[in-house]
Amino acid sequence: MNITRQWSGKQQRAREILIRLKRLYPDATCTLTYETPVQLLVATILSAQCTDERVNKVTPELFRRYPDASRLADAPLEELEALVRSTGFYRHKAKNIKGACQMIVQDFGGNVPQRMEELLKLPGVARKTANVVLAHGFGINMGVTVDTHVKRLSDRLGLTEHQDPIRVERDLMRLLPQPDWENWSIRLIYHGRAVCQAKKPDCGNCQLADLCEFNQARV
DNA sequence: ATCCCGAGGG
DNA sequence: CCCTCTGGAT
Repeated sequence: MNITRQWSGKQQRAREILIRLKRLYPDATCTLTYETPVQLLVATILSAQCTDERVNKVTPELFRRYPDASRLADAPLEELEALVRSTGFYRHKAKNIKGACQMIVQDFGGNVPQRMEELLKLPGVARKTANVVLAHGFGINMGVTVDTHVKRLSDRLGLTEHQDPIRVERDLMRLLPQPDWENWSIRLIYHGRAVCQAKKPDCGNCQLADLCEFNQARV
């Protein structure tokens, strides 16, 4: 059994999957609403364990009252908590938004840093959030965004053996050309929401079924 | 491994 | 009731 040949097979499968996903979701983009990189960062922090649709219900009022990093940094914590409450984890999220914006003002001149290493210093920001901000805010592909959908679908498709999001990301970075890293994530998220849902994957209507280990095992 | 946490679906 | 939603810190 040749390991290299197996890996190469995965690489080809990943590319074919992406071709189909691009055909299926040609206009897939980030579904968070924001005007600036700071607002994208805040919206992405809020999106943890929460639908984008719900995030988009609280951010208009949040950004109307506190439109930039400076205002968010000075906002009363209780106000922020009340505004983001319905997204869940609201104490953590409010504290992290305020803390991240304080650091942006004090250490980065009021602008969201464009380097992975610096983004990871912000409270409440790890690789998933940093990848989203870099890709959609600045057009920089430093990694593959691995959220709950990307992790679940990559696992079901048989493209990673790992559960740790960092290792899943490393596997995907090896399987895909860098310019497609965010194309992969955004379309797996669409497909995860529409077809390959956590509790009821609709394999009968899935355009990827013939390329999917999960479906093959089911049949 | 565990905790944080609300809202919606089944 | 249980599970899930573009996770991160302890």
